[in-house]
Amino acid sequence: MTEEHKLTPKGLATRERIVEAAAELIYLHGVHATNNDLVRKAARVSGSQLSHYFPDKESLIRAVLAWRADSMMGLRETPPRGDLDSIAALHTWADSFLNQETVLAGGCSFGSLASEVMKTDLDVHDEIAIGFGRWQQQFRAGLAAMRDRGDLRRDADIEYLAHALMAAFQGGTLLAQAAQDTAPLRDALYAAIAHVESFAPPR
Amino acid sequence: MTEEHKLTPKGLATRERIVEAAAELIYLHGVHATNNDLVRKAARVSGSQLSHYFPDKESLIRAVLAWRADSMMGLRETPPRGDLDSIAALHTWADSFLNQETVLAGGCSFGSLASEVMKTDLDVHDEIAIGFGRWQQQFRAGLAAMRDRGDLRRDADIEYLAHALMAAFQGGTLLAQAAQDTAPLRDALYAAIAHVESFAPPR
DNA sequence: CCAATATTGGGCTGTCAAGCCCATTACTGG
DNA sequence: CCAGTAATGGGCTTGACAGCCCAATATTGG
Repeated sequence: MTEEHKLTPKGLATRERIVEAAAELIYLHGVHATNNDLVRKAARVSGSQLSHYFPDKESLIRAVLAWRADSMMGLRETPPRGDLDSIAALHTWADSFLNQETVLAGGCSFGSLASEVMKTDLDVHDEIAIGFGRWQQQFRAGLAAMRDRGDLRRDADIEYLAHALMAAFQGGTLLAQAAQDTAPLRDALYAAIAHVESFAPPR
Repeated sequence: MTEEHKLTPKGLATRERIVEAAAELIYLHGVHATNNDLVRKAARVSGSQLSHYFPDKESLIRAVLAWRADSMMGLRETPPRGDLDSIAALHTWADSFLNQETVLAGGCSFGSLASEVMKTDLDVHDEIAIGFGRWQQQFRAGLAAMRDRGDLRRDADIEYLAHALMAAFQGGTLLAQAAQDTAPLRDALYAAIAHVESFAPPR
């Protein structure tokens, strides 16, 4: 995240345009099929601008990962996504993915990219760990709030449940993408949420 | 799967050697980083042999997908993996992944490859759908056996539970790979299995 | 206003990988 | 034994893409 150039607002806008265009292209067609030229045309910039803001492809991918991590947190939405601190909120969160065909096209905007670049020799591990870590934190915060409020038993393992929810989403989107059908994602998410619910205190 | 050449046993062995070497390289470094030369050296074949058995890279990837699908089913193991028709069997299946560092290196041998090639323009969708379909069938068969035996309630939704198990594994391996820690995979699998168990009839 | 610095343009080149070619050797079936 | 076919060897061409270069223009800060 250390910038070697001072960026004016105009430069920032150009940089943002590049990242957004690259993120969209990579999401739809993967890193490998997204070449310099496609990014240039989509972002309406010239060759040297890519070199200027991103000396190599790896730095661009890192920027896209960071950008996608923010999207996943809802930081880019207006208004910002609310907390996931109730079963109803989790269901709302889940359902928000089931009625958009975007998931079928490219899976999870962060996870599918992470999966693709993780096993290459690109130095992107930090960005991936940070992205998943911040995402997990959102679930942990919501689950902890539920536990503190009494919606979950005191001995409910927050991290365990957060892992289950995250994995259900990541795996569900992959299966949905493969089957071109949201049913696997729906089933996985509902199962994970039901499992969270099973830790509700007896009434 | 239609062969345009008649293959002698020797040819079949060479072909198998190529597929296995390519599968290993792709698993570790991804499709993009696995070039012709690396496959040639690993399989100890010459350039024309690749062209002979696999006219282009896409056909090789298709073969690797089919090969990985067989591995996932345990068809390549001796003895073949048993049925997943009890909670104990599911736990044994889950634990078999948690003590091997292979998962941390490359995720699911089939799913990570599927995720990588799915959004490219390669014509591999059939192989992916077939691979996941056969895998799902194994879970469905095991769950149906449990239901028929009375280990699960009669109204337990077999497909729903199969989706939950598969997604937990796929998502769990991805998170484990990212974190370089099997904990997310363990949590996801245990949660999914516990959810299956919650459909046991009251006793 | 003016220097320093940021931003932009577009061409160019080295690298690398996929797939092709022609020839040679091994094997099979009758 | 001997055609016909399969298997092998290695070089080569073509194309694509990442990164680089030399400029020119715009903007900022003092």
